[in-house]
Amino acid sequence: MEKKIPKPVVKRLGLYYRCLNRLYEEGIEFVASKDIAERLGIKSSQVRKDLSYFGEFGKRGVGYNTYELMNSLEKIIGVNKIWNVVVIGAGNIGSALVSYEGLKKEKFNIIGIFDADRSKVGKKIGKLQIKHISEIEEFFKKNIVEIAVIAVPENAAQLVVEKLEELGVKGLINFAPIKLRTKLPVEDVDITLSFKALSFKIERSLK
Amino acid sequence: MEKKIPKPVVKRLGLYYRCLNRLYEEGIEFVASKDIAERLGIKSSQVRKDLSYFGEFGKRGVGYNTYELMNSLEKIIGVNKIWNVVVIGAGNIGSALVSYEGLKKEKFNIIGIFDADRSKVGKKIGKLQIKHISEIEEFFKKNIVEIAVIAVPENAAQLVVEKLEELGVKGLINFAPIKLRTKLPVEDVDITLSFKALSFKIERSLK
DNA sequence: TAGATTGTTAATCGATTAACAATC
DNA sequence: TAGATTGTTAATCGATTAACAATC
Repeated sequence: MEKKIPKPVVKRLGLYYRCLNRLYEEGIEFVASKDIAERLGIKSSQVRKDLSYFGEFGKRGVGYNTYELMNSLEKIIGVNKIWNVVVIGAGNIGSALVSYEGLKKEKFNIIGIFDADRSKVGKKIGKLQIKHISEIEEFFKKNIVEIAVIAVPENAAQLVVEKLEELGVKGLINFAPIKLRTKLPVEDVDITLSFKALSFKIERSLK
Repeated sequence: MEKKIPKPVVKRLGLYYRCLNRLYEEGIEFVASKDIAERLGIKSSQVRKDLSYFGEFGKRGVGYNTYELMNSLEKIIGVNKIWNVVVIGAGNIGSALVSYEGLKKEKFNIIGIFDADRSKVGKKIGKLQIKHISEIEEFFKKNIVEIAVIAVPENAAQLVVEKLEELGVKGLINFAPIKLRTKLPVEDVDITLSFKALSFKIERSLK
């Protein structure tokens, strides 16, 4: 239990969770590591090994109870509760995130969006009104915010991060194309990198 | 040159390219692997090893010519030319992509967006008008399309993929939360997975 | 019981890193 | 020349996989 979890395992946890959700929706009561592996295009021993970092969830000869494993994964990942999220930057990416239903469905609840551009302030995106970045301290006094999304231009990102650290945010999703200097956990997202990787693969016809 | 490129290297190529662009903008003429590594938070020997898969780009005792390495990377990745892209699905994600400037800047040029919902057809996103999915064959006859973005609901994704394969697309960016069955190169993008990985890290305070 | 599938070990495979001769 | 930094090898580290005893 106190073992270090390999990075690739962390990435796969979300995939397992998603898969278990599907299986549950499909009304499948028990599932073997082999079935999960097949759906995900990986090896069954990898599924079992990955899960073994967190406990014993299966029954030999039977497999895993879909509902129970789904719930266990939910707790392991931490999506058994609602996370409060703010978005910094109301540009294309920030705005799109706010109206993205997928996030709320997964219990990531965007409760505020901020921008430095006063001409954007007051405008509504769905039910949320864009606030000026100077209002952020006030906002953090009134709300518990665990996660912040950095969706500001590259040159503003580091400053924003330092502010958010001060305010007590617990983790960051970073859309700015730079490496953030911070002690907080960060997940970097860069869609152009995916396009570039695809470009490379097409060129080499490597899959 | 005919060696197999490790997957992690493919992911880092885009980071190197981005870094070289910055260095070039900053007017830095020569750069050492140590400098690149520092900016990216990796080891200098990794930078050199990664580059060595594609040739010899540096001068011992001196480093790399920023401009030349940038250009070499451009060719290696395949972003030395414009890629034509269509987006399938004009929902939240598809629409956001079309108005996203970052893609065009990186030479990924979205030339069409399609949806199955007739009530959306004809609406404009930026300069692009949403077309009905039934018009896609016609569109492919008139245009060269290399990349397609799958931004349709999960249950429609596989069918769309088969259609696109038929039409001769060369690669896919997949936003649908399923594993696509295809022989084409695919890059999967799932933002909720990034949020889940962050959730896990916060819970374990593991970075 | 016989068949199935787990959890875990050990072997294999692959990626990262340190180290250094080559050389600018 | 002396100092710096490459490209590459070999050692290390980490992740995946096969295999199998345990057991439902």
